[in-house]
Amino acid sequence: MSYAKDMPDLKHGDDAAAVNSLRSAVMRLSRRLKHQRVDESLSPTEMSVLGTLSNCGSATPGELARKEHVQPPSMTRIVALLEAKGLVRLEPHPEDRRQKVVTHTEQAVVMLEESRRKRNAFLAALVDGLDEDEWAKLRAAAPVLEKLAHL
Amino acid sequence: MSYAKDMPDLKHGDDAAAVNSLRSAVMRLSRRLKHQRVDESLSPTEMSVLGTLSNCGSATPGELARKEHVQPPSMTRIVALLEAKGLVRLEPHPEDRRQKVVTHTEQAVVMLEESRRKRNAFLAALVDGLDEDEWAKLRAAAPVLEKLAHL
DNA sequence: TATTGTTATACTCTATAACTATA
DNA sequence: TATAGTTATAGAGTATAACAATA
Repeated sequence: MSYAKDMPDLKHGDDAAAVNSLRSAVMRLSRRLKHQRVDESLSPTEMSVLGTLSNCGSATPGELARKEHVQPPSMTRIVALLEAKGLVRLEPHPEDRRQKVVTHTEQAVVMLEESRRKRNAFLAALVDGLDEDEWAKLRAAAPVLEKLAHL
Repeated sequence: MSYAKDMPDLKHGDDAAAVNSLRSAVMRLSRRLKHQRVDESLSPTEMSVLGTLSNCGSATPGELARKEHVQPPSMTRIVALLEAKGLVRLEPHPEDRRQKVVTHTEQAVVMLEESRRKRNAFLAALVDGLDEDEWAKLRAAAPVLEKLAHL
């Protein structure tokens, strides 16, 4: 069955079933992952912010809010919590005194490294229930999902 | 860089980087999808429950809680909300008087059908930013992600 | 005694609106 | 006047603990 008639003129408009399947799976999987806290005291978004800082080096609260798709006041709270835990450091912006610069601490690096094993253990165990072909498909799709999340 | 040394003896143990990428992407994407409510009055889990019922036909609250990876009291609340909106019907279990049977109504079918276009519009627009090859990879991975969410 | 579902309650995360400080 | 960030407040969603009814 095709939903092509319902779709605007999109390249992949006739793949509505796949789109539905994708949405449902991502939502359910995320609910399970949410419970697999590396560190019980860190929320998924806090972890994600640390991951982002680990990649980017540093960022302003506003940049982080946009990257994580969260409102500025929420990011204020998240950054404050991370700072209280000694995982990020806040410094004045060199050019604009309204802004601040958030950087992750060495403690965050250690924590991220240390917790990677635990985090991977859960996901790897889940992924281990797949056969070689399924895992290959997932591995190929991972970067595309990342792109989609950023689009 | 390889994390193989950190992994237990799993089939796909040496793909920790892909696992990390997958986790991060799923979490971020889910946060965006959460905001794309089909019907403003329905939460993602409520939508997911209706989807499940649309597939399975009917289920007990306990079964739904397990399927949606939610605690029983949460499912009680969700089912009550759906019932108040006329989207599910609760009937006594034919064999076990402790249990109940939840079924989605005709109104839910209409709603699901009607809202598919809106839901797909957002996702399809997002997916439309991908090229043919990327979308093919995602399409191939969708069923695997579903399996993973259920594992 | 174990299980299904519910009630009562509290917590976490996020949002909106209003405010301050700087540009 | 516009922008970055914060404070105060409210709301949504979920969890845990204690309870009721049935097996």
